Amino acid sequence: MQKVANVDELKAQLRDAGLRATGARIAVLELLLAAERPLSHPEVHEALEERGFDRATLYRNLTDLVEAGLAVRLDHGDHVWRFELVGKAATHEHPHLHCTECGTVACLPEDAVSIVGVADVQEVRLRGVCATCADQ
Amino acid sequence: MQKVANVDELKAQLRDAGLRATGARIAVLELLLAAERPLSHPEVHEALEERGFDRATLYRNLTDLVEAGLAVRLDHGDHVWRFELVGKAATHEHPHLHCTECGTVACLPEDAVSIVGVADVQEVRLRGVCATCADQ
DNA sequence: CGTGTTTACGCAACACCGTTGCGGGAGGTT
DNA sequence: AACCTCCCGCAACGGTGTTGCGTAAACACG
Repeated sequence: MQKVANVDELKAQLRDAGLRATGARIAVLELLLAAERPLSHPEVHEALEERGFDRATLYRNLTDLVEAGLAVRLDHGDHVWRFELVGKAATHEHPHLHCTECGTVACLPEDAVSIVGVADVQEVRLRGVCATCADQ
Repeated sequence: MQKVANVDELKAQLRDAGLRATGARIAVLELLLAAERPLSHPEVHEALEERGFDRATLYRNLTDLVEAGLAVRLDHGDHVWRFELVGKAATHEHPHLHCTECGTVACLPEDAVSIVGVADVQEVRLRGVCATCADQ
């Protein structure tokens, strides 16, 4: 799925999701596709405002992508929403560990955490000491 | 430590932490002590503004308590800081669940989550659907 | 390919949270 | 009681998230 999709593929992807293939949406999709990490709305705005896209438009596009199921909305604990394409990193499928010593965010294997008694778990975030710091 | 401490005990607790025992600080301390879950700054404001305390004062009191080591500052992924007394619920000792439907933060039993492969886990935060919402 | 309808865009504005400067007032100390 | 320090209340600011409204673009259909 991921690869540098051309514009026609992006258009088709949008229409399949029930969205119109507008210039702004394609630009947002391209940007998220090329991004190596989840991007915040301000970051998307900064990257695309030179092309004339409005803050509100980009905001609505991001939420549209989330509602359409193409992207997910994350918060890494710094009070900024970040958006990431669903197929991209599948952030919600494995736990994240925020190391309180070195500050990095590490991905844990999916079976590192087991949960009972919660109907639908969408995200698991741990704060603690990562393996690298613990070895020292 | 926990129990319904009287005002003198609260004053002593504040002074031991290096803070002056002012009316606003005592009120905040009492509120957090009586709270069954971490409270946000707006929640604290709403609860105490009728007694004439200012938003900025309460904000500074909360951060003061954190800096003094009496409270901790949490973020459950909804872009709102929440404050909880350290001795109160021992936030790091049991997981918290932020419900994506009703928005509340629930405390889970300590054995609801089991983790392997992490040296020192200090906090567990889940995002998902709480039992109340799942039943409906 | 023209035409009409639906949708999204751009502009503007607002609400809210977090945060800080400032002067007067209260807490604590001698 | 006097003094100094710290805190409170007021006001304001910046940034993010969000929404209303008129117009322009996208899509469907003939």
